[in-house]
Amino acid sequence: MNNTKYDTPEKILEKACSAIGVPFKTIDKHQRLSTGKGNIGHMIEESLYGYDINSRSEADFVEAGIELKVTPIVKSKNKYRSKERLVLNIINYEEEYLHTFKNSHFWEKNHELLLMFYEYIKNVSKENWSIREVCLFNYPEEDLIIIQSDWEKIIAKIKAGRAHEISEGDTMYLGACTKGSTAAKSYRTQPFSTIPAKQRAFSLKQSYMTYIVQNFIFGQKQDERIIKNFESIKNSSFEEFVLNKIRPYIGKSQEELCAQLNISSSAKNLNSLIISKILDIKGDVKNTEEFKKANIIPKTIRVNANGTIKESMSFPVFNFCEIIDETWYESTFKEYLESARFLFVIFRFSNDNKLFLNKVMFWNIPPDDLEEVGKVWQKTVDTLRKGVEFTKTSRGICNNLPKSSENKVAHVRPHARNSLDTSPLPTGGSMPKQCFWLNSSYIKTQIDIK
DNA sequence: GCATGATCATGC
DNA sequence: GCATGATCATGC
Repeated sequence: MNNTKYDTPEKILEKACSAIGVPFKTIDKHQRLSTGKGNIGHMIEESLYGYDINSRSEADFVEAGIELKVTPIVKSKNKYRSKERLVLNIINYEEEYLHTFKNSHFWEKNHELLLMFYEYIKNVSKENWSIREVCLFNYPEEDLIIIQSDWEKIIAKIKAGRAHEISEGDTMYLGACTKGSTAAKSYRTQPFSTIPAKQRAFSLKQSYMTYIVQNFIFGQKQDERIIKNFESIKNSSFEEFVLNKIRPYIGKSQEELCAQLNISSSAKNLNSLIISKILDIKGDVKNTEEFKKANIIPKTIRVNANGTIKESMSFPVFNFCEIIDETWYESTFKEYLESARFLFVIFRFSNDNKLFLNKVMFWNIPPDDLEEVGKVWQKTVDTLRKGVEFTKTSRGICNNLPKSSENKVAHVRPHARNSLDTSPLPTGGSMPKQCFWLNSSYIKTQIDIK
């Protein structure tokens, strides 16, 4: 039994710090990890803090008002990132909308978090992992404004009877992630519609958690911010702020924009330079604090004068040998597409071949279309396992990976420096690096250009 | 004029 | 030097 009372943040934090660097097998009094009975969070609550994990549903440290969260970080490219989103409380659709943000269950439970970060190390057993960093986390004010606006977006969908349409892509930092299996039991009722909605939980997005890890914990330098004065988004949202800033420039030609914004460049990234200038950013929009925290990926789209899209949209290359060990449901690409939000910056050619800024919009992939991408993904993996077939043609070496003519949403195509920029195939040999692309015809259906 | 293999250019 | 966003080129 544990007789210490964890009724102040200091006591809780002190105890948490005592676990830093101690292998879990030393902490785990009831062999939960070695026997697979319970996760690391349970083990910490039980063995470090002495709670009976079966009899508790209140905030973890009720008296101190703190929620304990044990969450993994992982090293990649010499930096730490959060391995996953931080899942918070399950959303009670029937109840949550009755409250204001500050009276909500979300806020009641999660206004102050004790974060214990452990390092996930591949090919090392759990019992040998340990807590790396501990932090008592309060949301910075500029984040809290955005989180409140996220919470309100989720509530607005519940009030509109559209809880079944909630998606993680709706929001910036605070997401509503699915929780539980896909079985019928993980569906719940909603107050303003008879359609059952998937059970979801509030969560802090992985990109947001990664930012916390890199900046608060490992002290990485501050990135440029788009919102310089957070009062300016108090009554709207981040997205509105961005769209409102760009709106006055819509309809202008690339030349006019360059003149007006003092840009003299003929660079291939001219369009993204234009957006940076409009948003008053010195560097790249994608490297701003808000874009990183919300995992917003800017994409430039060029529309032909006749309304077709000039090019399909490329994504990072995939690794032939690693992708065949994934399942679609847990795949890198599904994770990428599902968690990313896109800022589409759309330019359109006039009849005399000049580019005009036409439209700007935030976009994330609808669930049905994501499932279509899943089919393309599966066929890609199947083909890679079986062995890719090549045919020499007059315009290069053709392969039998999924083509844009085979699926309305996505296809696979090379994405390399040139045809010699190859990667090994699981069945032997190699081929030019490839990635998934969203079909140009599909993009057209999503951007609603007249 | 689309489909698809190939490649360019920037930034880290 | 590579990853990645963006774009070119040509045969069907």
